Amino acid sequence: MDCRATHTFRLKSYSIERLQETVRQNLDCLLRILQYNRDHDLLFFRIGSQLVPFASHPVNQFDWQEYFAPRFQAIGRFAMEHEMRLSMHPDQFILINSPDEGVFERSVAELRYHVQVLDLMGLPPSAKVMIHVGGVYEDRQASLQRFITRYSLLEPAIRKRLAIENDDVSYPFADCLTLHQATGVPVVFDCFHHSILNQGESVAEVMPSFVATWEAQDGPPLSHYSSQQPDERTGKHADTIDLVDFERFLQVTKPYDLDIMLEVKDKEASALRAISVARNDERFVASRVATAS
DNA sequence: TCTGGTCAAGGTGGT
DNA sequence: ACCACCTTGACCAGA
Repeated sequence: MDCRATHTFRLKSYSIERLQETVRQNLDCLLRILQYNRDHDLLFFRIGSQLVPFASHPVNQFDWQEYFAPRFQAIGRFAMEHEMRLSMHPDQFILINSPDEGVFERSVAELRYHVQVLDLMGLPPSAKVMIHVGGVYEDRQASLQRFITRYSLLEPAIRKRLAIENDDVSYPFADCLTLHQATGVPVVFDCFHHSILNQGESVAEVMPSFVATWEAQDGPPLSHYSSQQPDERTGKHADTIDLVDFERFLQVTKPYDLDIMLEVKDKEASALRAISVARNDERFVASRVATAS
C-alpha cells in the first residue's frame, strides 16, 4: 500500500482546517486499504488510533463525527459488504484501572472516540476496541478489582465493543479470564505475549476457555499472532512473519474458528505470506466459500 | 531534498 | 533519577 490512514500533526499546528484535511486524507486512504485487502482476501483490519488526530483532546472542538459521517458510512458499508471485520487498539495511555481519576477520565474520552468511529461506520458489535488490563500500581489484586469497578462505570456503548488482551509484563491470560468472569468482557488472546507471560498453560490448553469468552454477537474469537525478533530483547516483535511458527499456531488452534491479526512491522508483506499458508487451512477455505456465496 | 530532534497522554523495567 | 520502550513512526524546523 502506498498510503497510511494515520497521518497526524503536532498539537502546535492544530487548526480546524488542518484537522479536516488530515482526516479526509486518512479516510480516503482507509477505504483504499480496505479495497486492497478485499483484493487479497485479507478480511480483518486494525484501524490506527490516529485516524482522527486529537479526537479526545480538549483542543478539539470540531464536530468531526457530523462532518465526516458520510465517509464513515461509506467505509462501513464497504466493510460489511465484503464481510470484513474491523478493530481498533487505543494506545498505552488508556488505563481504565489507574488509581488517578484524571487518567481514568481521559481514558474514557479516548475509548469513546474509538467506539464512535466504529459506530459511525455502522459496524456490528463484533468490531472491537481492545485494550490491556492496565498498570499494577504495586498491588495486583487491588488493580484487578479496580478494573472491575471501573468497567461497570463505562457507558453501554463502550462496553459493547470493549475487549481485553493479555500482555507480556503484568497481566497474563489467566488474569484476563478472571476479569471476563467478573465482567463478561471478551478476551483477545495474544500468543506471543502468552509465550512470555503465562501460568504454565500451553496454547492448546488455553484455547477452550479463551474461545468461551466470546458470545455470538461478539463475532469469532480474536487472536493476535507475532513472534520474537531474533537477537533482540525478549518481547520485541519480529519485523516479519515466521511462517514455520505461524503454521504451528494454525495447527494448535485447529479445532477453533478464529480471526487472526498479525502484529508485524512489514504489515501486508507478511499478511500476504500468511495468507499463502492459511489458504491450505480448511477454516480459511470455509470462510472464502461463505464470502463467495 | 535530507536529517535529526521531537512529539498529548502512563507505566514499567533496566541502568 | 533517568531513559527506552510500548502493536505501529510521522512531523517539522533547519540545513
